[in-house]
Amino acid sequence: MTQQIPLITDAELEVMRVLWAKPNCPSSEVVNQMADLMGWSPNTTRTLLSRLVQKEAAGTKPEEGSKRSYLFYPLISEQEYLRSETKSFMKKLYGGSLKPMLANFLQDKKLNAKEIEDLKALFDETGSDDQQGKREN
Amino acid sequence: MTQQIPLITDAELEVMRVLWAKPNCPSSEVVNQMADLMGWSPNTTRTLLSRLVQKEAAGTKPEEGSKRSYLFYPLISEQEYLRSETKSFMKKLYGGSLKPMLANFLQDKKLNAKEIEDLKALFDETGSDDQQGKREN
DNA sequence: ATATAGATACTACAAATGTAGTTGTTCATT
DNA sequence: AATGAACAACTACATTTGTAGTATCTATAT
Repeated sequence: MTQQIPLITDAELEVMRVLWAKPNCPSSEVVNQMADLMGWSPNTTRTLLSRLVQKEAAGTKPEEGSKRSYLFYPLISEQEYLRSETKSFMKKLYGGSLKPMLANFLQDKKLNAKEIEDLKALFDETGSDDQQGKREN
Repeated sequence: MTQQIPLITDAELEVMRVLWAKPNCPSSEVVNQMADLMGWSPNTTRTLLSRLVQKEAAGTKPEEGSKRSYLFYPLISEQEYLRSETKSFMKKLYGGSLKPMLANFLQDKKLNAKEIEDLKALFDETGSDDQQGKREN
């Protein structure tokens, strides 16, 4: 049951980053962060917060013994979000396969020997499905 | 002077794919393709074609000795588009570096030994920038 | 010459998005 | 108790996007 990840817009994503960095964040603090980071007005940030709650990407709970303020927390993890976005991006542009994407990326950005080794190692670490054949979704 | 790649929406992209597959395509043919592939009405396809022309992602020229029909062709190549999109995607979600993206992708999708070798080879083929130490932004 | 099929050119319109403004509520102070 | 600062709730509005509809033009078949 790969839970449905709600679609998060660019502006909303900026807000989610704050919630990921600090789950259970008072809205006032999100407001400040966004003012600093993005130059947004308080209302802009609050609108985005409530849109995130509407689409169930974030949740709220009243702050300890206070009727006037809420804490916001992410309902989807950054991991989940990244996986979902990456998957749909790969599918949309590369039919879901890594190779053409990598080829394209590498054309653009040359890597040095160390970086290459580093990345190659990743493939092994992450474990192939080959002989061991364990996980399958 | 990395030429500005215009932003292409999802629907527009489907049209671009047709133009990439057949540059200098009469609109009637694009209309047919999109009807087949996407179930779009002729007007939908034509609207998207003219939006692509407006944003200079495609160009038109009158068909040989005809005042009533045009040929459409891409003004940006699929390669350019993919590079630009991939770059901005990588930047938006992974700060522009490949490793975290790969790590994420590999978590999701196990590869077998052959695929892994294949991909590793890519890194070498594409040619490293080895001694030159050209670290970018 | 005229009607028509097929093209092109404009117009439309709801939903999503970025970006707030306005109104109502509550806690903290005078 | 009255006031004002914070916060929440609701409203607003231009732009972009998906998805057409309507009006106009033109080459072709009568």
